[in-house]
Amino acid sequence: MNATDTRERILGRMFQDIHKNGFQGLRADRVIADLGITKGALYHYFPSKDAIGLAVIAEIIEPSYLAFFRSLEQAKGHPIDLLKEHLQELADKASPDDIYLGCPLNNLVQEMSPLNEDFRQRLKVVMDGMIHYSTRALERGVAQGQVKADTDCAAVASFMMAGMEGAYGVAKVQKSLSSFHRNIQQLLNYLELFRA
Amino acid sequence: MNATDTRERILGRMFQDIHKNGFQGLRADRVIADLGITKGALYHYFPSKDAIGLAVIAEIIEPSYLAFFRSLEQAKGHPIDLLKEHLQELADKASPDDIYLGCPLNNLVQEMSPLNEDFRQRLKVVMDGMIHYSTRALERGVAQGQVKADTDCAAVASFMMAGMEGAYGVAKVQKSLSSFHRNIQQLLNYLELFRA
DNA sequence: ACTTGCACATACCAACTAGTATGTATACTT
DNA sequence: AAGTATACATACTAGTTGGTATGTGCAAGT
Repeated sequence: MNATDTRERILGRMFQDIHKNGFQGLRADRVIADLGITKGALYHYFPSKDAIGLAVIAEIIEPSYLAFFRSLEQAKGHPIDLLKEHLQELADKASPDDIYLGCPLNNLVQEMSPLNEDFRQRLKVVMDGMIHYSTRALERGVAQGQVKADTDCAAVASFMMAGMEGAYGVAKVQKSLSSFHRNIQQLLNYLELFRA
Repeated sequence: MNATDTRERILGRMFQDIHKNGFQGLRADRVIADLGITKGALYHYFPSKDAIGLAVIAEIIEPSYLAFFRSLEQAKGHPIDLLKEHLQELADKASPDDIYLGCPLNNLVQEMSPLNEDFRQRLKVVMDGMIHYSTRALERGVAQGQVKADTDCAAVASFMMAGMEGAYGVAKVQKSLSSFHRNIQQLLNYLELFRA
């Protein structure tokens, strides 16, 4: 067991605990007991609870969310198809637990934005990134005649993220995977409107 | 100062504190200090912290959210216009603080659904109610030829709520009122699609 | 061999937090 | 007038929580 492993093991469990309990509900003691380590190890790697939350965002949440949207920059294919396929994949791969616990990004946004400006700014980078790359993909689509010329690409990209987050939220309170699927389907229909 | 006043004063401040800090972040001590009362008063009216949260949902959140949607049952006018006007009003009346703190219902849904089944069920009643009344309004619109005949009214109503919650979420992390307005506008455009 | 620094473990604490036990002034009932 | 219920106030506690101070085994460098 080398040092990097321990740090990542801590981060991984912290992410899980935050995902279920929220950042304020995160109990460092619970996590380290779970991992079979002690406070010495934890505070060796992280100076404070806030630092743990920020590290979870920067090292786990941001990469996993932005990976697809960054890939749009080099992707061939119709941007609307690419975006729709991504949303469809999200819906197809979602487990009941994914729905019950909700979108990790959205959870942290709702909880932490008004409480901690550092958190909000890091979360905003993720959200802005997703919207930015989607916007650019749609704009390239416009240039190539794949997307309707009068499309407000930024507005559509932004609303796509809102629709996705909202779909998670509604499904979460209803505890219903099929609710999530239905709402994603509506979002897909919406996106289709902008195909040239 | 009669008893009812005190109880409602407590509930009102609890709502505000929950709105900003979340239920887990709610500190009863902070609220009673703020109100200039003591624990004796608080625990005279509420047996536990959970009971406070549930009372806030039942007595403040639920009525304020369902009032409009219940009114749809007797409302004259085009259902799509009625729904759009409500969303527009939400956008028009939203203060920067409303956006920064987010939608109280959505906040509690994200935070509490996985943690407390009582909370989830009470919140689900609110969400289901809003969707239910919207669905019925759209269905009446179909019957009266105001809404396209092939409209999946339940799916549209559900996605309208998702879009609204999502708009709050995106605007919250971006701390941007204009983001909220843009996303609500997109939601309005979406609703317009179903006009007969 | 000796130092240095990393990767933890152990023990501890101060501050907080929900909740309780008990007292009391006032209003209302009989 | 006396008893009773209501609407609080005061004082306290047990458990939790983030964080710290200190110690230690070990590996790498010199």
